[in-house]
Amino acid sequence: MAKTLGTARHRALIALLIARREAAGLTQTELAAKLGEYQSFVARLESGQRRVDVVEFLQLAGLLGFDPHEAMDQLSRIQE
Amino acid sequence: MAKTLGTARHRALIALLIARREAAGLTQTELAAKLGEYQSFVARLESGQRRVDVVEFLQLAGLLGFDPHEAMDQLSRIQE
DNA sequence: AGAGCATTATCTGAATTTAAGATAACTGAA
DNA sequence: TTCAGTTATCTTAAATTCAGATAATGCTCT
Repeated sequence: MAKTLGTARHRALIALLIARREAAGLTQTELAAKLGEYQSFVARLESGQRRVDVVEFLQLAGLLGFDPHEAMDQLSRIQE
Repeated sequence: MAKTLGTARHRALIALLIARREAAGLTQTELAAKLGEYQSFVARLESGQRRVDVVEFLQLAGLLGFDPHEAMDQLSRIQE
């Protein structure tokens, strides 16, 4: 297991998060503020340098206003 | 963000993973083998000592035969 | 073109997490 | 109680992640 960074699903996850942040009209700095984190945190997340855990994903869905189970559905269709 | 370990959602996630592994009739050792990991890896996961990332969650869903988007739906209902 | 501003990416130690592998503890059946 | 199967914990090395700063990139306006 261990290395999920850079897999097709991970890349798709990132793309989804970026798209959702942009759709919400937020900058990395603004999202970071909502999360109580630095902008570099969001940058590392979105540049694939850091894994996204399940609980964080749910928080992000809440903040960005997307449906986590629908998003998961999309991701699950991607070939691992 | 950062600390998602031990949150209500994290505990629920773990409970779900354990239930699904048991429903699949697998021991930690057997699941570990499928994952290419040690039994202690699964133990740490299930005892809440390690975060579960989104991509791993999808892999686990595949191996344990559960629907990740349905599982996510359950988790998302839990108060954060 | 370029000045200025907003936005995103990268860098550097330090702190935190994670892993391997072994061993200990627990559980239940005979 | 003993034994086998299963799960939990320990140790230390390795890998991630972080804070905070700075650099790079991209707009927009003139």
